[in-house]
Amino acid sequence: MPKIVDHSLKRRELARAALSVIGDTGLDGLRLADVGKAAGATTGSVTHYLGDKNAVLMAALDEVADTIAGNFQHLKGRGTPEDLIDGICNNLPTDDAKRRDWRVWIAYWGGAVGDRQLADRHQEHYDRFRRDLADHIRRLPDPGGRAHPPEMIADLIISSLDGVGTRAALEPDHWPPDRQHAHLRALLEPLLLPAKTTAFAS
Amino acid sequence: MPKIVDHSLKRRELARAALSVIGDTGLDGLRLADVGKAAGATTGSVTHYLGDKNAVLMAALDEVADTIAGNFQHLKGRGTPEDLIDGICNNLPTDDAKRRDWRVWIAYWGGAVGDRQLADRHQEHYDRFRRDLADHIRRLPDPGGRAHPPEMIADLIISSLDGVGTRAALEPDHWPPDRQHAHLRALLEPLLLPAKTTAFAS
Amino acid sequence: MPKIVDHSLKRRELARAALSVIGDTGLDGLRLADVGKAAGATTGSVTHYLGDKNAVLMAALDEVADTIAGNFQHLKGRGTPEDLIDGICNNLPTDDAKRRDWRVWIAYWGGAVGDRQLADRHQEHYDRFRRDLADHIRRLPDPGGRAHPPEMIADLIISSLDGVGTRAALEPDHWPPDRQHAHLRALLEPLLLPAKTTAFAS
Amino acid sequence: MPKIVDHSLKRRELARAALSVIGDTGLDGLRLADVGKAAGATTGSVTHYLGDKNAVLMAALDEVADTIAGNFQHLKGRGTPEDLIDGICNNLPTDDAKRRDWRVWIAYWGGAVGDRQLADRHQEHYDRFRRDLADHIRRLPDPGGRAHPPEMIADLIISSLDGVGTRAALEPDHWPPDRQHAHLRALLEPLLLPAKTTAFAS
DNA sequence: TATGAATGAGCATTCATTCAT
DNA sequence: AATGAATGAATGCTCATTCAT
Repeated sequence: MPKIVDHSLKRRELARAALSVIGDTGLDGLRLADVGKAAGATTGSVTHYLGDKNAVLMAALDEVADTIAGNFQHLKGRGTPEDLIDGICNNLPTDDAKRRDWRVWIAYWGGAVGDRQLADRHQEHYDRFRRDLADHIRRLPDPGGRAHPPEMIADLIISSLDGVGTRAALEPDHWPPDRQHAHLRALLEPLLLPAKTTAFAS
Repeated sequence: MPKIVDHSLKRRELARAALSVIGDTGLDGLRLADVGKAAGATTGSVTHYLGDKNAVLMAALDEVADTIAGNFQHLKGRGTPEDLIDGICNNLPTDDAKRRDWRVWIAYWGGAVGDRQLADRHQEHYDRFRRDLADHIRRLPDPGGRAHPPEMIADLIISSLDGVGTRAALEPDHWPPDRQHAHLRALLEPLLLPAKTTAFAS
Repeated sequence: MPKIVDHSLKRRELARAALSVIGDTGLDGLRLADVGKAAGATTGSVTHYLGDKNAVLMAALDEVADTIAGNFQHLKGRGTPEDLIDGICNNLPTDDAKRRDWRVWIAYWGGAVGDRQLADRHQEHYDRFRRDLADHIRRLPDPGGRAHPPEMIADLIISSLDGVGTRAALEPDHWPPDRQHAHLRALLEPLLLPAKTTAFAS
Repeated sequence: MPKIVDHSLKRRELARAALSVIGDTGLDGLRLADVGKAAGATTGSVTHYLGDKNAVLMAALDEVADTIAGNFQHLKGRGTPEDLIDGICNNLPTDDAKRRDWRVWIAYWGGAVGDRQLADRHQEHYDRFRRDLADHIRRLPDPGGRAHPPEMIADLIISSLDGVGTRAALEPDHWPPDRQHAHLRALLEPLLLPAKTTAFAS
């Protein structure tokens, strides 16, 4: 009687192993054999469950994207703009796990430069992020009116987060958590809070 | 006597060819043979002038970094915050040449994930960008006082530019020049202009 | 389940194939592809089991050294100086197999000239040869006393064997087995036998 | 008016440069560019005067062989067997210059393994060494008669010298000059001196 | 189902050689 | 005569992929 294996479980396990390898070696440093090793399995196992190298790459990408999207989901239900800012800041690469996810994410940007399929998938994920964020923004209490429509605010948040997170992930020694938070807040507060917090004193 | 060749000229020529290849294929898609082809030379020529593959990569990186730094230099002498914002926006991937430089730059972020040497060089370039920008900010007229010190403003500008530029470079179809400009301005104006332009109406 | 292979067996098989190639082409004429061909395997197989080219070289060296050391081991238990001389002579390149081993050994001398690692390994092997020989000499019956200590005799035997064997291996047409034996005996007998056999008649 | 160059002088100069490179890097480590560098000339110079790589190799080989043959020539005119032994010992690798020549010579043995042309040239040189030595031996005073004919003695001397010299050249740290001399004498004296000096006490 | 042995295409790299000047 | 720029053949090495078991 053959061993019964939970395919989707094994797939996620292997995808996470791939993530870990990518975080260490970069996207093109990924070797199927190393993925196997990291998961305590063999090369054959990897291709058996995930397919060829490209499929492994995609599975790993989806895995990070799910993590990120999950973080955005958690925002829901929290009410004030301050809560939203806190929630966004919570995505910054402030610990090893998040730093690894960011490194992987950045590696995928690099991969998307030379790979059409990766670029397309990348865009799908960003569309999803924006949709989720815009939904959330629409539900915020709006005392005085914001200068930009929700979708644009969502994009601005994403850009701010990407800009700060990239730098922090690539220069971890120079970007301790509080510096990251301060920077991101400095970009987000003018977008989400009343005028008193903006850059110029009245 | 043999033909005498200007080495540094030839080096830059080949580095630019490498740039063009990286922009098309990504960092790990780079083949020395393609660099040669793009420069109308042979593989042997490439290694003769630039060294091994790693050296080619570094030469290309320095080449883009110089372009970017050059753009920041051009800001100098321009006086108002508005001018500065215009100057920063001028770095966005709004035409093919700039788009290519952005793609290359992003590819290097991905490479830095798995390559210590690349990460170090990356940081050096960013230090330089920040220094140049901070110098410029210090020379701006300062009507009402800014909420953050010049170095921090510089970093915020860099993050904003990176965040918007990354997205625009990877999704060129969705980010026409004016959308890019509008987004970047939305992030920069609260940092550099008086309160009336910030997100919330009074 | 995949075919299970005896790694160490396969390694020796490939090492022997390398030996054969080196004997034909010399040390630097060695191509991994030829090793594969000689063993009925592919280049990839060779590196899979033995490692990079250097490792292949080392594996082949150890293989010859083992053969030589094995020959010295066979001397053990044989009692008289005459037996020892016969045993030593038995190492000369008097047939194709031994000639090949000698050619390989000589090629390694040449390699050691420009390669520190090879030189070190070479010395280790010689230390072992001397130790084995000296042990044997100490166990010989000793009628009249020898003029030199066992270690020195061992070194002298090695030098004699190397000197005659080198010449014979490189000029096989001029050195038939009996000529080789006569020469080596002429060097060894004064070292190991009573005076009557020395070069000068009384 | 073209510069007038002494061709044969330049050739020897370049050949000696090749020797020096071979002594450092081994036979296959030889690069034409390095030969040029070592002679303060360019690659083009090397091929211009010596021809292709093989010709360079041959020129260098002849250069060492001439040095060795020259040493054997110096024996002439010296009268006693003791003088001959001293003369032979004088060829051992006891200083840097001789050590380098030995290393080169050994490298050529290795090269001869895979190169028919090299092997032939090698044999020619050895024939010459033997002829010179045998001539000399025939002129020695011969008190009690030697056990072997002059040609054979010559070969035995060559083998002894090669055997000791090889080891000493490859393990320079373990073979100081006096150890080399003692060993070579231990092999040569029974061949050339009256019985009292042989290995066994009467 | 799962393994890991074997393959071979792909690419960087090294240098001898050529030749225009 | 002498230079050194340019070439490209040769080859080591890496891995994704395949497949027999």
